[in-house]
Amino acid sequence: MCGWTSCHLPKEVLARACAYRDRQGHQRLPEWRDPDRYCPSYNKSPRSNSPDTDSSEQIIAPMRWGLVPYWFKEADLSNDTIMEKRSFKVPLVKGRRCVVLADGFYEWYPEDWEKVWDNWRPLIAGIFDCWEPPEGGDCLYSYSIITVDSCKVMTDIHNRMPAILDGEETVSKWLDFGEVSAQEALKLIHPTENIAFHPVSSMVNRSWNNAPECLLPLHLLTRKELKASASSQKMLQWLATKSPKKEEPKTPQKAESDVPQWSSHASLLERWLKRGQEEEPAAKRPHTQ
DNA sequence: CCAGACGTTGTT
DNA sequence: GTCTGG
DNA sequence: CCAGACGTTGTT
DNA sequence: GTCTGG
Repeated sequence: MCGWTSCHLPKEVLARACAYRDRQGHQRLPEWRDPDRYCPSYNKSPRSNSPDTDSSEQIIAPMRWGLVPYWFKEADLSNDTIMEKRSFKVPLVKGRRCVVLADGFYEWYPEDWEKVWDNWRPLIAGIFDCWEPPEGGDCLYSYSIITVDSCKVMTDIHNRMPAILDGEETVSKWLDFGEVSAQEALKLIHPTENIAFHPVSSMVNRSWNNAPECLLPLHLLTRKELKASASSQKMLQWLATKSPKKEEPKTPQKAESDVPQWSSHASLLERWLKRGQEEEPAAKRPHTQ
């Protein structure tokens, strides 16, 4: 599966970005469960905690990436081979559908590729489960990202892509396990051409590199005129010494809004970056409506 | 019936 | 090569 | 997904 | 827990 994402927005901004309409059509903010465990990052790998939402009264909760089925016996969760399918079906039937919040996702590819985008969605369909450790203690929530065949524009990069939920209504239906059956919900899952991507630096290969530059298009990163913040400076320095071998595409961020402009995206990123430099080093919201 | 696996990946 | 950590 | 380690040591 | 293979 796609092994890497970014989800960097501050808690409050993220919550606002997840505003939704309830069944009565009222605008609502999701409830944060366990917000202190949310850990924003530009560079999230499997087994990290990401926020997901679930249920028809939407909530946001941190969950472990990599599904641990509720029947799992071992106390040791260290390996990555905790599988799915059978594990996958049961939670699905139980209506344990969630949405994985992400700015986008990273994908590796072997050769040079020059591509441009489309727009992008941060909301990925997921399945979650709840596992109680045999020795007792808190229930562990974990999830798996649903993937689908790649859309056309991505096929040269990878044959699979995350199931991106395209639009507010799709998201609501996916989460509404009360009204929408598993079968119906699965119909919402399909490849979308509605994404944007660009090459990023190999800085993102190292999961401890966590800076906004992870998301940046390579051509912006290498521009000298960018005065970087303290944390960014290190990253750029690192880049200078270890020049990237591979390039990686990435669907960049943006947090809310329905239909981002296809052409404004690069400039949006650029503006956001500059603004971020003048103020706080990381975690600046990219854009508001 | 029990035993054993349980994965949409991974690689160009 | 293979496993673990992130 | 990639990066990095790879260790019951050794010494009566 | 639940499905598949034997």
